[in-house]
Amino acid sequence: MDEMRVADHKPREAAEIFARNEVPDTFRISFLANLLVLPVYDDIKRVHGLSRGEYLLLFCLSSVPNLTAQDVADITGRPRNSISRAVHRMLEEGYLTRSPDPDDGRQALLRITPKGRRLHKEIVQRFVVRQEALLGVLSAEERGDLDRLLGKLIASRFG
Amino acid sequence: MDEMRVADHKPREAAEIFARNEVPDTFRISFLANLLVLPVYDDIKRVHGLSRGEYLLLFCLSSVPNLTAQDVADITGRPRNSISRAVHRMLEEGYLTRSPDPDDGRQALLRITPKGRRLHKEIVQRFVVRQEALLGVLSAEERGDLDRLLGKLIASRFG
DNA sequence: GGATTATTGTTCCAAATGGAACAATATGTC
DNA sequence: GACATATTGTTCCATTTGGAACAATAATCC
Repeated sequence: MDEMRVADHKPREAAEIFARNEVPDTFRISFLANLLVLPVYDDIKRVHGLSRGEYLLLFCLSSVPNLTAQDVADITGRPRNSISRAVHRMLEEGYLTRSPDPDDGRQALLRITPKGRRLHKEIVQRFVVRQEALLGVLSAEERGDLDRLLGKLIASRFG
Repeated sequence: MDEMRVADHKPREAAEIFARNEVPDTFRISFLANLLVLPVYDDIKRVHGLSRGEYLLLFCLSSVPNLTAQDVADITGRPRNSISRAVHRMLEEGYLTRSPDPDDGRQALLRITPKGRRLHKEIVQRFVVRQEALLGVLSAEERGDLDRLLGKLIASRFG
């Protein structure tokens, strides 16, 4: 049910699938998610040479300082070894730093660098534009509803 | 922004990321999508040996008869060669059939077999259970709102 | 406090993935 | 109708991916 992108052109009769399946909410949420992010990831790869996982790492660190690799794995759902690779790559590029956690010798704290933050600021704009292009069809009230619904759904996992 | 799963345990302080980012709607939708589908895909892989792409193909064909490989690529957003591989694998397993399109010699029409449909019915139940577990926290009215919002968002791409 | 179990981050390696080029067929142009 | 262009599905191949095993450290148990 994941990975439902869609070309920016419309699949013809195939659009029936939105109505005719057993889990229309799951399907549409998944489809919408792909609509929101996949084209942007393609751009990021093409323009900045960052893979999805690499940018996701930057994104996490730009929002929350001092995450461990495991935190990022939890947030992004990617396996730890993928995060490990991304961390090394981004360290080499100077987008983040790593320092041993004084309280736990197993883990290391990751932080975004000014260079990393500059790159993030440039990139995240693409997501903003994409988000508004897609969600812009909603009225202000509907936008509020969406926010409330998402808040409740997420909170139910983390309340 | 994609690929935000989350372990079924909660990332601690890292939950701040939901509020502190530039595209909270995109982030939460993407996160929610992963929450809905990723654990189920893991199960499907483990129990039935089907990859995400393979099951997605089955799912598409279970909802809409007579799709071409290109249709499935459009719906799922995966590259055509991935679909091609999945089609061959699923043909071998007897989950679908393929017949040349009489009107267009380039393409072939794919159809699910009874065996494929039986497998789908068994698998899709996992998505239903997962969806209700997550969306069940919404009231009936909120559930209606969600349905309406998703409908509007999707329709804006396919109206 | 020593032994057992759990957690973090890494390496290894087999498998999945996706871009690019391709042959075959369709469509459009003149 | 010939020629150029587009589309479908496939193969090739380099890259990415993620599971499993591992060493190092921490937490738990007695």
